Amino acid sequence: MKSTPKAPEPGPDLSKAYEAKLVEKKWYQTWMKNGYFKASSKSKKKPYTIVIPPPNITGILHMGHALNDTIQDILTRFKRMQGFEALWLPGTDHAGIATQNVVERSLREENLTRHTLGREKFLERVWKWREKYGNTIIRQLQRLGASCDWDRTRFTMDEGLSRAVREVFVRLYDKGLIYRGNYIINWCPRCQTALSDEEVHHKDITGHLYYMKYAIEGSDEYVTIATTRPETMLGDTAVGFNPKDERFQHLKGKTAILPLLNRKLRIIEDEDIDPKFGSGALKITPAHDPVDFLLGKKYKLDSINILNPDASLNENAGPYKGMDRFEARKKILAELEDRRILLETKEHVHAVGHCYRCSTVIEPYLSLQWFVRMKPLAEKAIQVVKEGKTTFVPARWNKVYLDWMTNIRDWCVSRQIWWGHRIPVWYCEPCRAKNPSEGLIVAVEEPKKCPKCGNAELVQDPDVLDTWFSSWIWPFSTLGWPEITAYLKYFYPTDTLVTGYEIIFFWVARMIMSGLEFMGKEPFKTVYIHGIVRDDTGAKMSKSLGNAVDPIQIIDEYGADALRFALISITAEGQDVYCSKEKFEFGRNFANKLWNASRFIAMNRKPRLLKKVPTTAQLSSADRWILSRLHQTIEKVTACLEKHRFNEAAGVIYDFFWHELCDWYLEIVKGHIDSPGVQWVLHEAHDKTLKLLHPFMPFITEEIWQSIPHTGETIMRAPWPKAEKKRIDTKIDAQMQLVIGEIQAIRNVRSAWQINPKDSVKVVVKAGRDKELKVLQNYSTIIAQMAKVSSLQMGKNLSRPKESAVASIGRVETYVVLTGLVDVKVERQRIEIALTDVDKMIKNLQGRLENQEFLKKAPKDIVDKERLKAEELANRRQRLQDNLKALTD
RNA sequence: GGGCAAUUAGCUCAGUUGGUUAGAGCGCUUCCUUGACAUGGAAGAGGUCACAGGUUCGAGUCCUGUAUUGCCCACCA
Repeated sequence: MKSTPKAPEPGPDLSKAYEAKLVEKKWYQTWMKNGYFKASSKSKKKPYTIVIPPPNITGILHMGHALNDTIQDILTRFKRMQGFEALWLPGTDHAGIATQNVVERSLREENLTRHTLGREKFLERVWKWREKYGNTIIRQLQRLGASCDWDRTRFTMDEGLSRAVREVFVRLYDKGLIYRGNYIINWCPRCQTALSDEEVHHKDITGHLYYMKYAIEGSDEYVTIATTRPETMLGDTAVGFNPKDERFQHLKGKTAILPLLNRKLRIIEDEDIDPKFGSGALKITPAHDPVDFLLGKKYKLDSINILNPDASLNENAGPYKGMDRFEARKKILAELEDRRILLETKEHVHAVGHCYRCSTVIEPYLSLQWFVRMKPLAEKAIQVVKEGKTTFVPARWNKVYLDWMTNIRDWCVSRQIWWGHRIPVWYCEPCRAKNPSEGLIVAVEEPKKCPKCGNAELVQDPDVLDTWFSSWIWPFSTLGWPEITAYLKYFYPTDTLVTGYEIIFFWVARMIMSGLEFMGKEPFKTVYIHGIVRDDTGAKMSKSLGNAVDPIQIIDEYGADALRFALISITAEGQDVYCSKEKFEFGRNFANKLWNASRFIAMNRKPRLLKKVPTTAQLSSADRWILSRLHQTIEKVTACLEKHRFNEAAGVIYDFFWHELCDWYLEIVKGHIDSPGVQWVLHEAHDKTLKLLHPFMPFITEEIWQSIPHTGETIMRAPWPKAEKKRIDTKIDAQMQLVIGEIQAIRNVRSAWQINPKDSVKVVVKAGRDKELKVLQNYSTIIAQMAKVSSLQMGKNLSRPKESAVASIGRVETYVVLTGLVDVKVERQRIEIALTDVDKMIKNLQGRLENQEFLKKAPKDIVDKERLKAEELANRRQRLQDNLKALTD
């Protein structure tokens, strides 16, 4: 802190330090107030649409959301600036099981359960909960800077979407694509509902394989079977073996006796039974195992359900009735052991299904459920991806999608919970009593009476639909479907879907199917799949693990822009992100740099000089160089964004702004910053960089942009910069590269000899060729200024001054005069190191140039380049040796 | 059992059509508080690109295999 500033702070618009909180609040309110986020279907522009992956109403913003939504915001803001009518449609998901669990947990604190409350009262509580907490994540998204059209916010249980859900159910039912039936499904005993296959998370568990003997009726023989879940034996109705298995031929047609319960079991033969597994013989439990279920159907076996919905054993379990499944397992094993029926116990690793919501071990469970027939829906969905109408980025996910789609199985959509879309099916009991296949009414609106018999006492199916049954129609239900609104017509199909790979099957694949089925068109063109955000040890971030870096905390401390920029920068295409708090310092530092450079530019701005575009002649080489770099940057950033290479785009801007504009251009022009050329160029580069950066860092760029001369109300709607080919000058780029190299060479010597940065040095430059000499002469002022040189002599044939150190780059030799400082030993060492380097390179290069094959087969420009290099290196080597010799003399 | 990713500097990671002396950020060393910025500036050290083969004039990049790690899918009880 300076105690007595000589002059009042210029550039009054930008405060000394960037205050993220105030700025973010101010601009977000302004943007909202002015309706900048809104998209209209009446626009003449081309539409660009993204629908948000609706976060659960139970959710709070975590880093995964922050990444997901930052990407969407970047795309939306980019396209908006490019002149599209950009719609980012927000909303939330009612999250059936998750929300019900949360509310039930809060009921428990009041010693209530949903059952004591009753369905209606319970649902009231859930709605109340959602009013209170359901919008938390929306507010958090706003703090992130999300430019969603909030007036269009939808909720999967709002009226329109609920109507769309029923419509979809009815249409699929009428087409024969929805059916009800008794099948083995995945049952969560804790949530007490069926789950789809996708909702079961398989974990490898080291369990046991128990070998036990079942007696054969009318003999003293027995058959050995192996199982991992011995308690299911209580539901056994058969024993099976492979017909080719020699070991069991004598059992053909016989009957086995189930231990403990003494039930008679048929012995069947089936090709699908693997003789190599366990003992080769299989116990068959049709009600509690998917394979056994199929065998049961095939051989018309009885199914005996031994479990209650909470996975305790029911009356069919005889003496074990009322016991928990795992307790029963222990008890049964003990008894089997006592009776010497248990022969052997082996360790066995197998995949055990767990509930994706509560991690409880799933039970395969026979029950009456509703299913969607998926094969017919999958056909077209396979086609559009094969034809490239919808593409995954990165492309490897195309294959994952197609594999799953090709092996798709029917989707169990009924859930035995209360929070969700009630299945639009009503039953007429009198009709059903007459004929069980009748008396079922499937309708969008609740029917008043049975159309068959006129009975008005209809009973609605108690189940609700899978949460994903409302999200799979999200891309069009949110746009007004089943009404064919102008809005729907204009914005559908959407353009980009941004999501993580964990919900490709749950959500993305199903949306493609439903979009094709109900809209006749794929719902999006590109599916951008990003990685999962993990903590720095690689574990998935979660609140329960306590390893989560809270994005809101980062926003509070470093600002939303810092969070966004850092997050995007460390996320390579489709790779998982390892995240720690320190990584966000990167974003904060960049925001700080941007802010301070902007202050510096503001302090030195002469607004009257900005009006006229200078002619090329009015621009210095440095001016033309930074313009050239600017336009290359514009070109690259635009291309990267089109290709979804967000981290690369961020990196390109970062490098340009920090390392070219600030480190070089600003330092070069500091002495003559009032010149018209510099003023214009500086403003141009600053303005365009802010625009390029806006999708990444919306707040700080708006704040700065508003303080500089500009036209238009907001940077949000300023036109995206266009790369002008005529400004790109690769000759100038090469010249500057040489100059920068020369400056760095001098600085290197200065640093090696510990010359005080305040002191000037004398330098003699020997450039052997006109080409380099001319360039260096043209830029001599810059070189002198940047390397702090008081006297700079340049020529073709200058000799080394006494007491000087040498630096070589290319064909240029630079002598820095070090009167009284030169230590011959040290300088010799420096040269020797340089010599070793050069020798290594020469050796490497010679190998190539002596290779006839290389000379024959490599492209000419490559060979020429290598020759030139070799020549240069040889030259340098010679000069280094000369210098070394001079030192020794 | 099938598939996919990853393996590059002390750490975290970039490196898309094979072709300069393989890059960045953090950390480290030395110097610098000069009126934009110490959340900064200058200079520097640090890598046989997991391993073994192969294709090629040329491989971090392509192919095959191996190892290690992680993830996804799969009804072997």
